[in-house]
Amino acid sequence: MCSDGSINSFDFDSVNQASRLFKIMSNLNRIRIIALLNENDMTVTDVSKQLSLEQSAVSHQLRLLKDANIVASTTRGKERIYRLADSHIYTIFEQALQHVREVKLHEKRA
Amino acid sequence: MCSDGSINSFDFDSVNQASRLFKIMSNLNRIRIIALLNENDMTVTDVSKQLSLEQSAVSHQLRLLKDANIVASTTRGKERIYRLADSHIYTIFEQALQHVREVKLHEKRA
DNA sequence: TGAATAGATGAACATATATTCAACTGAAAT
DNA sequence: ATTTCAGTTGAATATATGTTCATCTATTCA
Repeated sequence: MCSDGSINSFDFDSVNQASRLFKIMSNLNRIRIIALLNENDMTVTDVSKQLSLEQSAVSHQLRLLKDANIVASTTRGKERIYRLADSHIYTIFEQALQHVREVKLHEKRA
Repeated sequence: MCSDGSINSFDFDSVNQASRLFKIMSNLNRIRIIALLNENDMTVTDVSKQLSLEQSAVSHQLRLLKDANIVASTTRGKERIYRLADSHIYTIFEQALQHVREVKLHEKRA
């Protein structure tokens, strides 16, 4: 499949990065945060209210998302406004959603 | 964004399913198994040799993948041959890979 | 300056996950 | 029938992850 004839043609680093990306998306609250920020930039408090999560929990998750370069923030006064830094990840989420729904349809038919 | 005016327009069940799907993909060895089975159907032993993993570890992971309807198996004699039951998941993996590589290119430029 | 507000952080805890080991099942070959 | 081979399973362990709580910093406003 690749020049050296081995079957697994992927460079380890890319696959590893991909798995980190999936890890980010594997948590429900993180997905919800991403989905929310995809609609509007907002503060930590806004997110925590919208999703009924503790402010601290949101802050912790936002840090993970920031470390993964998925969100970025701007400080304004004592607020910090978060936004999606990388909308690609949202696209991947949408594709997964689409997939899930297709599977669901399939199951209903069968 | 949706009929009831709330921002988060997703049905909970779909998002939940999506997160489960990402959870599956978030493990390096599972991705490697999926990538391998995408190339060829093969036995547990084959997989464990190809990836230098313990047979038992592979078996455990295959069970998770089977429970998630991502692989299926056929018994032949004392062997069990595994195959991808759902190639969509591989597509999602490829998209993530592509994404990761684009990001990498971006970083090199910056 | 001091109180109030927004957010970040670290420790502690609970839970989830992955791997290993040993024991098991079931089929094939002797 | 017993040995061997392929795979599964459950328990144990180690590690990762997510949430909460208390505390801390920084900014605004009185």
